Amino acid sequence: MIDTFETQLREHGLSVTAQRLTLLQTISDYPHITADQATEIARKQLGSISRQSVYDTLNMLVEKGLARRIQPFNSPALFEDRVGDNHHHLVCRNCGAVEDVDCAVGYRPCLQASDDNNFVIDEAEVTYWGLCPKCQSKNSKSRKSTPQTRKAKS
Amino acid sequence: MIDTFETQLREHGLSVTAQRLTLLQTISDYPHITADQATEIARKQLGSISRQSVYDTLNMLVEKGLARRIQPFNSPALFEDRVGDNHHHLVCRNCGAVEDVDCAVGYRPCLQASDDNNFVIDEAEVTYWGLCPKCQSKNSKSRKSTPQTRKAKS
DNA sequence: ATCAAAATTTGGACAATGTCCATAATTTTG
DNA sequence: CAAAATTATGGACATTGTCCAAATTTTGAT
Repeated sequence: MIDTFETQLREHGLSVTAQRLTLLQTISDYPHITADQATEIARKQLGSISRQSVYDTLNMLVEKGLARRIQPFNSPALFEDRVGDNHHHLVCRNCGAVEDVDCAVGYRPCLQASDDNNFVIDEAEVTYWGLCPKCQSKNSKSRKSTPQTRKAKS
Repeated sequence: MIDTFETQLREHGLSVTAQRLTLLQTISDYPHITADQATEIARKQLGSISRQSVYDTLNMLVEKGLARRIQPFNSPALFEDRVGDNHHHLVCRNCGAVEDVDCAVGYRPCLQASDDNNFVIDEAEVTYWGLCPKCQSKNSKSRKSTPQTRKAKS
């Protein structure tokens, strides 16, 4: 697996470093991970890695199309491995849980805008908002968790 | 017009204050406005208003369904007046420009998730990503403006 | 109108997320 | 292996947003 990551980096003209390999592994192991969480996990592998390297690497992976970034409201950016299939996301308004949803169309942009305003559109990002099963049951209590609340628990 | 805003507030059991009326007017006048920009504009009307009041008010308006919040990557949250028609947005990857796009369906959620993972879905938010007409032409230069760059210009 | 209670606003501190920059370290190239 | 290029590091800093307690304003009932 690590070998595949190395190949991916080289194919994009990037130097191969332990930091990058580890982060590729990390977002592959933990879809929808934050930069902070990725830093924690990468540090267990590497001993240490700077916060800046994590941001640099994740941003670069997104730029190169090796990772995807989603940014739900009230949440730091989440990174995922799964790329190129234009899948979508289900986000819980209460607890922030994120699930993947396959795109019925499967290629980008999967939707036609009713009027493109002369934009050149390359992607239609769909976010379904609602309540996850867990938050449906404890509906009446602990609603509206703040970002802090959510973060504290993690 | 101000009168309508007053009515809207009262209907939702909210006190009527100059700050709230001004902010309702502001997001009506300037769709896709940031909290900071709204603060600037509101201050011209009111003389002064605290940053906290702006955030409180905008958050409250969103919560009550009197405003909508969108949050494109690399941009602070944007607020808009237009509510309840489940329209969508076109976002320029280069300069961050945002345009409204009507939803062909018109009511929420306008899309069916391919698998709802047992979520109760109430909205499908669609963001079309691409390049606006202006950024298509000056394609080769000034790509990838950072948030800073964008902010500086505004 | 007036007053007490409730709701709102204020300002200052603080938190979270992310970027800038110059230097050090590592990786690649020849 | 050494030079050149790329990457990583850490510390400062910017931006966006929230917490909190005190002051002010609005509301509802006389």
